[in-house]
Amino acid sequence: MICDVAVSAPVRGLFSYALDTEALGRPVPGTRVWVPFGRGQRIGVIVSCRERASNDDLSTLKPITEVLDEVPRVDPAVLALARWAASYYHHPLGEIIAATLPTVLRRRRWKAAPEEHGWRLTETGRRTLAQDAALGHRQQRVIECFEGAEVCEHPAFEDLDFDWRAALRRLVRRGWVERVATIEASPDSPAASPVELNAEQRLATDAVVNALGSFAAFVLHGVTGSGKTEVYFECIEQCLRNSNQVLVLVPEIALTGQLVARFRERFGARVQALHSGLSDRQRALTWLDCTAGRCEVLIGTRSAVWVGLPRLKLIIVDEEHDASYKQQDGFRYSARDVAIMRARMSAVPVVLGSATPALETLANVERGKYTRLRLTRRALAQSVPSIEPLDVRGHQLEGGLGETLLNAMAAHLERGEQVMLFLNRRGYAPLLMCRNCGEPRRCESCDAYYVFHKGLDVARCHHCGRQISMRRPAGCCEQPDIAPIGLGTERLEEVVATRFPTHRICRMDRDTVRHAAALDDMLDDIAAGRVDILIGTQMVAKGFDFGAITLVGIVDADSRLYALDFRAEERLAQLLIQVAGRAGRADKPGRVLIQTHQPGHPVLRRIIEQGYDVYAETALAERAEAALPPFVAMAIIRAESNRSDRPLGFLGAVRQSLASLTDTVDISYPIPALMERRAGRYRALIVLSAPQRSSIG
DNA sequence: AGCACGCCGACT
DNA sequence: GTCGGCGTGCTC
Repeated sequence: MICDVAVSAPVRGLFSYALDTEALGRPVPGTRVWVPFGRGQRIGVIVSCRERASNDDLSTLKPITEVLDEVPRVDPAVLALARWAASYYHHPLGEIIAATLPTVLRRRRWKAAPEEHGWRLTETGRRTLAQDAALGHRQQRVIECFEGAEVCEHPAFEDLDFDWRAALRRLVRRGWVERVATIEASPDSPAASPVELNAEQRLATDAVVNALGSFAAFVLHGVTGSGKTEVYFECIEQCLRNSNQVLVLVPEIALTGQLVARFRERFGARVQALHSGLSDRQRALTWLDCTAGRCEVLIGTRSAVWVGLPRLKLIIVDEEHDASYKQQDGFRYSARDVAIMRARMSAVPVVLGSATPALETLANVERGKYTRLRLTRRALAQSVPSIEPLDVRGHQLEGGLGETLLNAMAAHLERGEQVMLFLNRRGYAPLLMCRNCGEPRRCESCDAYYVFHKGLDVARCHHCGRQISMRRPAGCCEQPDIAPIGLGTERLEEVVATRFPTHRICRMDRDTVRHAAALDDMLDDIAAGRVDILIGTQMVAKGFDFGAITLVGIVDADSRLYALDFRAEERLAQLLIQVAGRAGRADKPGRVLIQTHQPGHPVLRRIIEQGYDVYAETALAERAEAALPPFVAMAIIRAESNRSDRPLGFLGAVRQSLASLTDTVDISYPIPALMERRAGRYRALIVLSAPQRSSIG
């Protein structure tokens, strides 16, 4: 036979190999194979097979070395989805397929799904211990874990602060402890009783449930606190009755913790989560549970859209407007859009949930492609928070905070309420300037300035990761006098601590939240009222339920009003509405204060005075007027080189040759990238736009 | 992406 | 005569 194989390499197209059916059988598409490729051998996935025709010249083909799976590992639906994505996003199929596999399956040999196992004391162990045998301190501690439990699994030892594996190994070798397989009991823990749905929630649920069994796209457009999750729950419940599977996509790890907890409460062990915080082993286990049909509800971040689910019945994309659904590096794709295509290909409904749907999504509602389901009532009868712009022109700012905001903070704190400050810039100061010569310190590899991190005592480039010690002389002057300029969250924390010395502050940004565990601790502290002032980057704006925060201060809204990216304004609108949604609870109305030098800016005013829906309508009209997406299709062609003149030169030639091929596609002149030099490489791009996606697709 | 090849300048 | 830096082209 001849097999077309997708190999993980950045080359387009498939590679054909000869297959010796006598020795290797007749594998089906989705089977992983070991094939010679270039110098060495690589893993590949069979995409299609055909019988060898008489005119095939086998001498030009290399043979498949080994068939690695007895059953195809790549789900047929996912394989079809990957093939669509390769063509739609112009990315090599082999790389896409490789990315859908958990890392352990990207290797030639992997230990078959490691069975869950635990440990228990042997008879000898028990007897010896009864005689009070002398044990090392560590082994003693490990043994203590068995008190009250016949079999201990992995997590039972996790609290031990030493290498418990070594101690356990020693105990096993002495014959006191033995390994036992634990068949995962997965008790269907008593499901929390469903909440009574209101009329709107009922209507939305019925619409989705009635659509089960065929493709349909719904936009669950519900204001914050309107109970979208309850609608998800009810729809999922209906699917699970027939032991089907449901895929739930969420924006990023930060969110999964809280949401998974709620799902577990309701659906018990049938729920599993998949995100980057898990170990490779744990990811592989969950992945295998899904493809084998053992997991019924999969909650995951964008990569979960590629997990095989043979009995998939429903897809939910929560916070569908969120930018983290878009993968920006390497294989650029939108997990939301892939999810919609997956739903279409699998003939299942997809629900896009958001309080602030993306403009593309709303355009699809208007075109009649998606059905909008509205939730307008806040389930817990919270009052709608007030949003006010604060004119800071000509005001003395204390570390970025104006007197009005400081006074409001003091008032809310006085009443024992929680306050949140939003500043989308981490680090201490975004600029380090020499006071002698006025020279800011620039990154040597990027068109960017070093950001000062006071706690780490380094200056760091946020674009390439390069960092320099603060003790190194600046090189600009004989005696450089380096001063931090501008405001980041780290400095804001310092300023707030000086102004409110007795209050407890929590800073939440990528520098303080390195692991999911750190975030969970912070969320616990906030929920339990152990934090008075929360300071954060956009991380805090993403759907957490913070509970008691009644005042939200947006330290600086201006940078986003003047960004060059045509989607910046939309993101500002979504951010403001999302942040406002965090403020207030049933008994205490929330307040959102936005510091700006442009209090009269029409976008800001529209969002504040008329809300997101009106904003979106106007913004869509403006997009249509300006011939921007979603009214045209756009593509970019990017080029990069370590020589400054080459990207622009190359793209100029590309433009020339493309222009002669088409008159329906508008092709821009080559423009330098927003940050032309990054990590030592020069970058440029041309933008193609056309009325129809098909003309540039 | 990795890897080999080939060209060129610099060195023992 | 040989080493290594990097630009180019190929992978069934």
